[in-house]
Amino acid sequence: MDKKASVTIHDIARELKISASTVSRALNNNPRISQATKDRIRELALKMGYQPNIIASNLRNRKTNTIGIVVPLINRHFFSTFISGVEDVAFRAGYNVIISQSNDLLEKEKKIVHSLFSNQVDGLIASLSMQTNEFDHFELFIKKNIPLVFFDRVVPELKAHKIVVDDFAVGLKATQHLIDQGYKRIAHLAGPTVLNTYRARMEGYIEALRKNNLPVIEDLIIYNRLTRIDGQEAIRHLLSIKNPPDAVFCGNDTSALSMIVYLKKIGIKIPEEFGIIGFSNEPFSEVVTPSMSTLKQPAFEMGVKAAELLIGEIENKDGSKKYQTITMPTELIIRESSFRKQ
Amino acid sequence: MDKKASVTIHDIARELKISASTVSRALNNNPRISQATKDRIRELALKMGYQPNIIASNLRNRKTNTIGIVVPLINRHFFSTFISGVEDVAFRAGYNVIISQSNDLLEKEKKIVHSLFSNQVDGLIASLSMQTNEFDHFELFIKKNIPLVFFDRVVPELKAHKIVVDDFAVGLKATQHLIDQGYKRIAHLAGPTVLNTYRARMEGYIEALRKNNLPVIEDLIIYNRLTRIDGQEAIRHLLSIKNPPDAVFCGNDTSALSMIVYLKKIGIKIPEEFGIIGFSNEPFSEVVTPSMSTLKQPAFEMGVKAAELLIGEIENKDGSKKYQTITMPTELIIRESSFRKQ
DNA sequence: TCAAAAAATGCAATCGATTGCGCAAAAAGT
DNA sequence: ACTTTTTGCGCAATCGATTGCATTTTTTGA
Repeated sequence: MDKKASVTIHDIARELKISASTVSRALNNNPRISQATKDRIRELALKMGYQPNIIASNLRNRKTNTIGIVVPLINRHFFSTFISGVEDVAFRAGYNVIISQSNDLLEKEKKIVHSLFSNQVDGLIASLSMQTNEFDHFELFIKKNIPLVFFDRVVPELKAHKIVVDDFAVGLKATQHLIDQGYKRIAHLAGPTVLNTYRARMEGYIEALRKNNLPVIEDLIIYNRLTRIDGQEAIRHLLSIKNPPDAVFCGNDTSALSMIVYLKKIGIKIPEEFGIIGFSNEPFSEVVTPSMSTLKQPAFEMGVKAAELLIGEIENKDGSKKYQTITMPTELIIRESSFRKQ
Repeated sequence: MDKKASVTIHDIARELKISASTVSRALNNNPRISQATKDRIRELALKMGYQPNIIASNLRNRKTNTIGIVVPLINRHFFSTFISGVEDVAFRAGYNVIISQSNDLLEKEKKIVHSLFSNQVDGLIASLSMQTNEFDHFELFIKKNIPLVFFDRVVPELKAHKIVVDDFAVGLKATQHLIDQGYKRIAHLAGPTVLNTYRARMEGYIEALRKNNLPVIEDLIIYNRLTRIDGQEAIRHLLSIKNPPDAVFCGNDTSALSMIVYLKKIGIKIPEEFGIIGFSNEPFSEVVTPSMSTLKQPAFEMGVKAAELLIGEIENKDGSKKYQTITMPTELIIRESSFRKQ
């Protein structure tokens, strides 16, 4: 199909009866080439429709200007917004972004990470799959000193930058808000506490109770995977116990949503009789009736920060190895589902 | 930092006192190498932690096993789901996916497309920016015979595959549904009809009216950009005219949502007094109260199809040039906002 | 036993851009 | 006028994997 379709620096060199080195230097604006020669070369390059072969350049330079992203699932609002933030920064800095999703499967994550390594990405941004309990695939990057940034679900023990939110503070803030709204028995729907993020949220919840001299009641803390079904079962159960709660702080928006749906169905008034607050400000949280209070994670900004950190690391030649953990601010968004006081 | 960090086929060759060619052939399972030698080489490769340098391979093979995607905005549900579908297929087929977003800006789109070209992607999948009215940047690919697939917003005049939905049929189906539900004066909120997709939806709407011997009333067709504000202004206006409609078919879910919110606020009962149907099945459409009827575009499947088509084209050496336009089915999702009959 | 055929492996060029080193020409200095 | 310095450019190696065309080794056949 396309044999000699593309013109190379050699073609230009031949045409101008000069060497390819000179062409290369001219196009890279090397000061060792005179302006006159540069002009001639550039003009011809344009005329011949020269497009540099970046692959060749990458090979020689051992740099691809590409960063890899690994997320559990691309089409989840938090992740796609994060990716959008990364792309924004990467584009400005002249980097390409290769994305792949682990589908929350360890095996796929491993393959992806290896593939990105072989493709010589200059850096990697990753959020772990839910199954991930070994990290050898990431060691690959660390050993070769390739910058690595984790976000959201991070590995504490790995030498890499981390972008997180202060889940403890978030849990505290959410619970305090419910207390301020006059709720007396506040339950918590927690995710799997093997993940530090969920554990921290729970600890924040407990701390808030303590601070306000409220008792921490074991029965009011439920652990599950925060799916829609999980949320429904949890609220059902909570309403069935002897002293049921009058509010719940949910570990995510999805489970909070199903609680709202269920409470509406059985005729419990939100927020008057029961308060709900979710986590992460999914798009639907705003439009459900009643609208859902929640905590907004700055997904886009986290992507921006991750990309800045990674690219900074890539381009920072003096290997100053300080692995930062950047904690991003979260915003408490108070909507109808928990707001009953002025 | 990392000098001789990576082992190459030459390192393996030296160790085994054979040539690099043999190592290369062995690792590629070339039948010209004896099984015994292959085994020795593979074992050592594993032991030495050999990782092929794909960049070098790409250069030599003139193939990158990478496909590029250009979308207006990554964090829009339709697009991120589409991308997810592409990634799924691409991964299985051994391709990487480079994504970038045009932010609906022609200039950025041009830069991106050029960049992807220089990076020698093996194929490109694109949905146009809203500003795109010239196509030279895509000609680059066509001239070099690099496979190209458009989806959603497509360029009719370009030689490429296209993945679309039958917007005409969709408009017909949505409107017919409203008619079947007994609505008498049905309005339509249309997007910019320079985009063929919005025009076709409108034509389907008109066709449905005709088929049912209903008059087509100019005043009941509103044109705007379908934002939230636009939706609100449209419904306000529609209710103010002499013979107001009793239902609206909206060009997207966002505008339909704002109509629902507005109608609720002013106390008009949905679906009893007024019917609404949106378009594209955004996640929020299910949870808004009343839940919104809409049409589901198979975003993930479109991504799958696009990737299959593209990769098929990439790997199909006999240049059989038939540019397909694949029309994907849409599903009418009937929810509360338009359902008043059994 | 020896030539012919088959199998296994190596040599060297190639993909296209980059760069250390060196050489020649021009400019500056004495 | 002649040496020294500066400027401009080319040679050839390099990045790592691949492959057409030998060349060597082994196997087969008569």
